[in-house]
Amino acid sequence: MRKIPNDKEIIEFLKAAGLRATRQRVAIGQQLFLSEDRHVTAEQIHIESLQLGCSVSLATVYNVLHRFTHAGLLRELAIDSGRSYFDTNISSHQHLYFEDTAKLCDMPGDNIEIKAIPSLPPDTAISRIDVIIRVKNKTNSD
Amino acid sequence: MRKIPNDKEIIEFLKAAGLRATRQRVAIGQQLFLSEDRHVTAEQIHIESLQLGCSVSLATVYNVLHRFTHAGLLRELAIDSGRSYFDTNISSHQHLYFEDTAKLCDMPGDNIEIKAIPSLPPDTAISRIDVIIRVKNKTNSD
DNA sequence: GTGATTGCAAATCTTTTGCACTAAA
DNA sequence: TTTAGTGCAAAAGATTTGCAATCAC
Repeated sequence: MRKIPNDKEIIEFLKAAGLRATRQRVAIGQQLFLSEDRHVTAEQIHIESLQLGCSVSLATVYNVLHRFTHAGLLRELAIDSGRSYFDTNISSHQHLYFEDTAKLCDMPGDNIEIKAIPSLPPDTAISRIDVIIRVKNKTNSD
Repeated sequence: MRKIPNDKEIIEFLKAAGLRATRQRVAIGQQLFLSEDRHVTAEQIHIESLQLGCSVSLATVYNVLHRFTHAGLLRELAIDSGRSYFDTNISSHQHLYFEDTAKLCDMPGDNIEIKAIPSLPPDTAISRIDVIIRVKNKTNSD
């Protein structure tokens, strides 16, 4: 397997999150955390890993993405039934989803205001609020 | 098959939407449109249909729900990757999703305000804005 | 060494598809 | 009668699972 730079950084990062720094996790961590925020699917990461020369099974990609999510390093988004997206930006923010291309991106700024929260049943609390602005081509009649 | 009341109403309703009033569509239409707003999955409607004495195949349930959606009678929601919900309330509104029970309901009132829409690429327009308030049990650490 | 992690293949679950059959208009 | 709609079974995709092999610590 090819030597990818910045191993050290990622290894420290994973350990700080309480995760064992396996070869596969380090490689996926580099794909996710060394550049700007990303919105990826498991399939994407799998293909990308193989292209980068890191052999990982798809099952392990799912495993790693879910562990990263539980460790608070990723957020899983339901945008499209039938496919999960994982977002490396875990701060509170909103999304822009291009229906024609299935591309997802962060929305610049904080343009949504919650005026009032409805009263919730006892012992329940808000886990999070998802806002997705769905965009499509004007000429596309779908 | 059992005779269900209000056939006429639903038949007119479907025809007004440009849909042929087949036995299966009438039965599913009754489940969806004769009571208060509902949030259902295909599986739910399938089981419910069989319980009501209307034999429908699951493939037809999907077919019908999608046709209803294209005809503007339903809205399809991505709440949970891996399962589609269909909402009979097609007006602009927000959702409350109980993560522990996978129950979805409309949010009373209009508590979200969009302060500013980001500038979009040319020839694209907002299709819709989904807001989902995710709620979970306080004692549940998931 | 020991327990966590991985790989693989099979299983599961939701949704879609192809095609012959049926029914609405 | 004509064409849309249905049923079934099989296919397709995404994700999960079980278990033996492997690796991090």
